[in-house]
Formats: sequence, structure tokens, C-alpha cells
Amino acid sequence: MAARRQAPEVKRRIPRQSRAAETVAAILEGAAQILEAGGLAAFTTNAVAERAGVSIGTLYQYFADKNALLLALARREMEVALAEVGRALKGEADPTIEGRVRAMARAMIHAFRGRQRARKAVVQAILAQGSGIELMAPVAAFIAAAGAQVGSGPLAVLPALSREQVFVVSRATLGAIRAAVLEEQPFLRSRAFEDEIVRLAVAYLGAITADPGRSRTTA
Amino acid sequence: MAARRQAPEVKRRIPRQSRAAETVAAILEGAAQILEAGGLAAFTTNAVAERAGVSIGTLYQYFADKNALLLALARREMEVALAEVGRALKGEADPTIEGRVRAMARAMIHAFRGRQRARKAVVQAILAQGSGIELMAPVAAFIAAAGAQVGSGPLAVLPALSREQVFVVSRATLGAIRAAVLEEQPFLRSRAFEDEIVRLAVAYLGAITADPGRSRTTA
Amino acid sequence: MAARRQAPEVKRRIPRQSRAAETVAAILEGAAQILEAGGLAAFTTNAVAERAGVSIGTLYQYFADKNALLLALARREMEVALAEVGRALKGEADPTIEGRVRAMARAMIHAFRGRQRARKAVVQAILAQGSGIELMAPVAAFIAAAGAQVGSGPLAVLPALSREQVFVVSRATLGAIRAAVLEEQPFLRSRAFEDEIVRLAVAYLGAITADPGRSRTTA
Amino acid sequence: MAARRQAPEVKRRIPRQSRAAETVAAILEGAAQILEAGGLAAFTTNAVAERAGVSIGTLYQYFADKNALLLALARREMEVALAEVGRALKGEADPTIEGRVRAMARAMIHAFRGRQRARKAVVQAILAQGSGIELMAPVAAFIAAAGAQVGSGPLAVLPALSREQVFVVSRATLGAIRAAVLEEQPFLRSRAFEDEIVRLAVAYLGAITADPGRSRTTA
DNA sequence: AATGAATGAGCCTTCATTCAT
DNA sequence: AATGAATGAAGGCTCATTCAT
Repeated sequence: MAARRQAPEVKRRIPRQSRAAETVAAILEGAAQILEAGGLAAFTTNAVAERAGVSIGTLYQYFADKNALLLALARREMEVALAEVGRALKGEADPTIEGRVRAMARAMIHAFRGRQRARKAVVQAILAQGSGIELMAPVAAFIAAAGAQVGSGPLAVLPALSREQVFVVSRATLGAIRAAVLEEQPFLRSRAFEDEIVRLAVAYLGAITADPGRSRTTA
Repeated sequence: MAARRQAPEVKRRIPRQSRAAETVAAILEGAAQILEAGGLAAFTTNAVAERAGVSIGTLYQYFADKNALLLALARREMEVALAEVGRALKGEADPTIEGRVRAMARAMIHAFRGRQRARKAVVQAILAQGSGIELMAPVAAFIAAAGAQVGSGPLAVLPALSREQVFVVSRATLGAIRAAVLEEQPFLRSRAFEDEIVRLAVAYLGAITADPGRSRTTA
Repeated sequence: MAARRQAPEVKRRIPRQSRAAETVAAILEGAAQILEAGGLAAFTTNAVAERAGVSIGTLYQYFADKNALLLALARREMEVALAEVGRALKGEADPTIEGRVRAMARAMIHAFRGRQRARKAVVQAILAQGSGIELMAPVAAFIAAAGAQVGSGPLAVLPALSREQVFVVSRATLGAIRAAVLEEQPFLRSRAFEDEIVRLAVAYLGAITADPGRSRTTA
Repeated sequence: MAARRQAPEVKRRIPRQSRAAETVAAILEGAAQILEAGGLAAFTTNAVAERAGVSIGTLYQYFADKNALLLALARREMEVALAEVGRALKGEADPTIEGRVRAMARAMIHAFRGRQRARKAVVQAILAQGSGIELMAPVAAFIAAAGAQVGSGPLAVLPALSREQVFVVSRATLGAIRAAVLEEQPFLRSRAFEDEIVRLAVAYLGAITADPGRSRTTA
């Protein structure tokens, strides 16, 4: 008889005060820890709240439901990873396509460093609930932007990529990395693996440059 | 999946009689239908049994637990897909690498036709429970075998692939296709998409041929 | 992440076997006892299941939710009460309107005998969830039928009642009795109270007989 | 209403300052609006506070608990209704019993106009918590007083009513009106319905006059 | 006087699995 | 071999209420 209402907001209240912000951070951190320690199976709202050192009620004050919490965590980690990529790109001395691609690949491979299980769990959860698109969108945008930048800059060697091309290069690369994470492949952080990822992207982009193919768009 | 015990045998009894085989088939079919209709959320053992037209007790007579059922379904679908690829490979007139790659890509893209949601759900479920490796193994073996076959045949142009290379080419390709499935991309079955997948694989394999790199293994 | 589906059936399975019927009866009886002992506040599904001597899962096998259980209980008690009224009507020696009215009033006053608190709780719950109309419908039909029967029989003294008249006589009478129950009035089962209820109904029906007024319908 | 503790005082502080009085009024108004908009299910202390534009802490500064708030609201609405009846009675030209009864009935039927849902919710809530008696007391007193006034005035035709008689006439009348409200009967505000209510009360009072019966009290 | 973040007991409900028939 | 009623651990979530600021 508990009435079921609830507006579909992802977060219930916007933390305006510092205490609230701390609380949200604590919950997110607790969630990551629980995921890292016990995987998706251990990820219960009660467990997260306890680990975060807050009451279950407080958790629900900031996250509409278990899903929203997971999504928020995924989003946060994604932002961190993207920031890392951006930083890697800026700090990269090698201005060639290969240099840039390697920087990006390395950043993605080492993202979530020290939290492989949490990363895996987040990926699984996101896939399992179908919000993958939403989370991949910024990545695709990022890559498209990077591609466009290269393509139009003084080092321009790359034509603008079509929708399908952006999709394929991003998903193929990340898909291989993701698979290595999910399957817990031992070579995930090996140089050989990184080399192959780079080879894949560079070869593909090279092939496009040689023969751009039909349907070109930047979007 | 709440209570998880040890499942030493995946299937409890090997169906030797025709009736039993029919029952198993019915359950598997029911499972696929449930998945197709309602996704992973609707996939409960009771629902599957009901849809299959058998009692829940009977379901447990053939499958140790929910997991085993899911695994069996995934395996069945995988075998079907692999068989399709094999058939495509055999029927392919074009013996070049590109021809073979295209045949494989096309087969994978169109696999599970008419059952996208079930396919998606199976993929999600397999990922979510971490048996991905087990299921990808035959694919990797298949690709390695195909590569070896090409590499040693009269059309030999391809060196034996390293472990990482097999991994990258298979996961990258399938990863892109899988992403298109999971994200329900409209261009999934378009020619442009297929072209890009082929371009990706061919470019990568070409790059390997030009410079095989270190660490070569077939496993 | 627990998916919320569920068809809006009131009962989940129709008890076909005797064991099931017994289980349903046990649950209903447990519900009545819990209500009687602790009122609506104590009426939790877990408490009912425990009192009934079944597991909570079993309870939910037969009742879609807490509400459905409450409704089923109300319906059962209503039927019992109506049956009592019918029996009282049949067994009544006095064929006058007053005799019949008194028999009905007495039956309603003494319905749920020994279970005043349960009755109160059921009434409250039904009111609180707005299913009152549904449950009153058979009563109104019953009264209308009884009125019509008297009105057309050999003892005919009563004109057919209009919709409003049926409503007023039934709700006024039952309303007074219900109020006495809800307020736990000490005179609920006194002769004086019964007399006044009878007086009310008889006077009203007498007034209608003397001047039927507008709009006559049996419905 | 989950955790229920003892509430010795209904209101924590008597509003002596105008600001406090405004706050109380705002809360009460917010409560009525919440009830009107979402029924009992939406009636949470947090929701009321928010709607009222005050913090939950402030709400608890003026009302000991949720119950007290509900009771205060009911009392306010009851007073308003009673005032309306009183006004109707004073303004009524027709000094006969029927005239007075009709005036009262009309006032009750049209009370709370435009806030049927809130009225319904208040009624339900009051019933659900068992404070019905307390709230009906002034009504009974009012009617008894009205009866006594008629009975002793120059138009005296009514004997003093017994406890049971006051109860029956008030609850029967209000019960029928309340039922029409709760069941949302279309004829609620029709002349026919009003006529029947009046007929009921007048016939009953007439019958009492003709034969007062035993046990007379004014209390 | 007011605020609102935090609390936490406890409720409803699901669903994988068992076992007597 | 099959049935399906029964089980019960476990988990998501609500909301009245408090108290430090």
C-alpha cells in the first residue's frame, strides 16, 4: 500500500551546501568500493550506504534509485577518463596521428586505474540496463572532435569522418579494451596489447585517408 | 540469481530420449522468447518454464540453475552464429582476404536476425555474469584457424597471428557490431557499416602482414 | 533494479486443489485475526503470513499484493454478512415491513460477530482505498431486490424505489451502524439502538409509501 | 505514520504572534491542497511542508506529529461546515422542522464545495485513525441543541431526543451524504437527493414525536 | 524561529530453488 | 519424469521524525 509516485529525476536534490557535496562524494566512493570488492552482486543500496558511512535514507535523498546511483558513478568515471584522455592528448609531444592515437589508447587502457573490478561492474551494469548509448555519446563526440581537429589543422592528413567511421573506430578500439577488461585478460596493460590497439586504429585511419569512401559527415 | 550455489555440472542429465530432447529444446526456445519479449528483466525461471509449457520442476530437471540455462542458450546461439559464418565462408566465391572478411562480417551482422532483443539480452547476461571468455573462446579459435588456413594455403599472405592480435581483431570487429546491436544503431545492416567493418579488419591484417611485430603465437 | 511488471489481476492463481484452497482460507483467517488483534497498523503482509502459518512467498502466490488481500477479506466478509441477512429474511416469521427491516438491521448489526475490530479495520481500509463503491453495490442490489419483492408480492405496500431512495435507505441505515462500529459506541448491540434503526427505515419507507415522489426506478 | 509515538499535546505552541498564525494557516492550507491533489497517499509531512513553503522542521514546530496535523485540518474544516450550517439555519425563513432540516441538509451537501477530494481524504483519514468520535461530538451537540431549541421553543413539536436518537439521525443523514461523496454519486447535488435526505430526517423525527420511545437523554 | 540534512526501522515484494506427491 | 505449491532470504525503498546549525 506504499504509494508509488516519484518524478523521473535522476538526482533528487542538487547539493548546494558543502556538507551535501561531501555526502554525495562519500556515497559515490562507497559505491565504487563495493563494486571493486564484490562486483555487481554485492552492489546493494544498503551495502553502499553502510560503506559510505551514511544511512540508507541519506542515499535516497541524493539518488532516486539504485540505477541512478550506478549511472552517476559511471558518468563520473567516464568524465574522469575523458579528462585523462584530454590531458594525455595535450601533453603528447608526438604530433603524428600515431602519437595521438597511442596517447588516447593508453589513457583508456589505464583508466579506472586500480579499480578494474569496479570498472568491469560499471560496464556490465550500464550494458545491462541499456544506458550505454548515453554514456558513449560524449566519447564519440570527443573522437569526432579530435578527428576533425587533426583533419583541419596544419598537420591535416585525415579527411572528416563519416558517422559510421566515427562509430567503428571508437567502438572497435574501446570494444577491444573493454573486452580485455571484462575478460580480465592478463595482457591488458602490456605493451604488446597497446601496440595492437594503436596498429588497429592507425591502419584503419590510414585506409580511410587513402580512400575516404562514400558518405562523409562530421556528425 | 539471488541464491547462488555451486553448480558442478552444467546440465543435470544428458537428454538421451527424444522426449527429453524436445523438452530441453522447448525450454531453450521459451527462454529465447522471454528474452526477446521482455529483456533480461523478464527472464525469470518461472516465466521461462511457463512459456516453455513445462513446470518449473521440469526446468530444474535439465538445468542446474538459472545460470546454466542462460549459458546453454548463449552456447546454442553462438553455435548457430558460428555455423552461419562457416557456411558463409564456404560459400564465398571470392578467395581474397577481403572476400573472406566480408563474408564473416556479413554473417555476424545478420546473425540472430529477427531476434535482436534476445541477442542483446544474451550478450548482456553473459557479460553480466562473466562467462564471456568461455563463450568467446570458440570464436577466437575459429578466427585463428581461419587466419592460419589463409596463411598457410596457396593464397598465403597472412602470417600467424599472435594471441593479442587474434584478440584485437576479433574483439574489435565483434565489439563494433555488438555496440551497434546494443545501441540499436539504425545503420547496423547498412552497406556503409559493413564496408567500414571490412575496412577495419582488412587494414589491420594488412598492417600486420607488412610488419608482423613481436611475440607470435597461434594460441 | 528489480523490474516492476505484473498484470493487474487480483488473485494470482485460482486455487484448483484442496491444499491451495486451504492455504487461501488460512491466509484470509490470519488476516482477520491480525486485524482483530492489532488493527490496520499491525496488518503487514509478513505478519499475516506468519499468523496464517505460511511463508510470505505463499501469500503472494495467491494475492497480488497487500491490497488484494484486504479486498478479498472484505469481499468474503461482505458475502457472509449478506448471506446472514438473506437467512434472517427467510427465517423471519413476521412478514410486515417492520419485521423484515428489523431482521435485516439485526443481521447487519451483528455481522462480523466477535470481530468488531477486524470489521472496523476492513471498513477503514476499504474506505481509505476507495473501493467502497464496489463493495456496496451488492448491498444496494440486495436491498433494491428485497424492496421490489415486498413491493410486488402479496403483501405489497411499498412502491418501487427510485435510485436515490435505494441509496438513501441503504446508506443511511448502514451508515448509522457503521458509525457505531467505527466509533465503538457502547450501545451498538443494544435493543434501543436496533429500535431506532428500525424506526428510521420504517418511517422513511412509510413516508415514501404515503407520497412516492418523483423519479421512480427499480435500478 | 510508520513510527507512532505518544503525542501528549496536539499542538506544540499556541500561535500568539501573527507570523506564527500565518505559518500555521499556510501549513493547514498546504495540507488541504496536498490532500485535494493526491489523496491520502500523497499526504506526507515532507510534501505538506514543501507545499506550504516552510521547512519540515517548522511544521514540527507547530504540530506534534502527522496525526495532529490531520486532526487540526479536520477540525478546521468541521468548524467551517458547522458555521455554514449555523448560518443556513439563521437565514432560513421557513421555521418548520422540514424547513430547518432542509437548510441543514443543503448546507452539509454543499459544504467543502470544490474540495471534494480533500473532504473525502479528511474523512478517510479521520476514520482511519479512529478519531471519528471526537470530531462528530460537536455535530451531535449541535443537532441536539438544534433539536432542543425546536423542542422547547414556541414551535415545539419535538420531544428531547435520546442519545441513540441523536446518534441515529445525525449519522444516518451524514452517512448518506458522506457515502454519496465517497462514491462520487452523480446525484449528490440533485434536488431529488436532497428531497430524500429531508424526507428521511423528517419522517424519523415525526415518528419519534408520535412515539418518543424509551430512554430519553439529551447528552 | 527556522532550516533541512540525516536517520533508520521496517514494509512490501521478488524469485531462485526444493521436494512431496 | 513431471508437477507446482511452498519456501524464505534478501533487497529496494519510504517517510515520520530529530537535531545541529
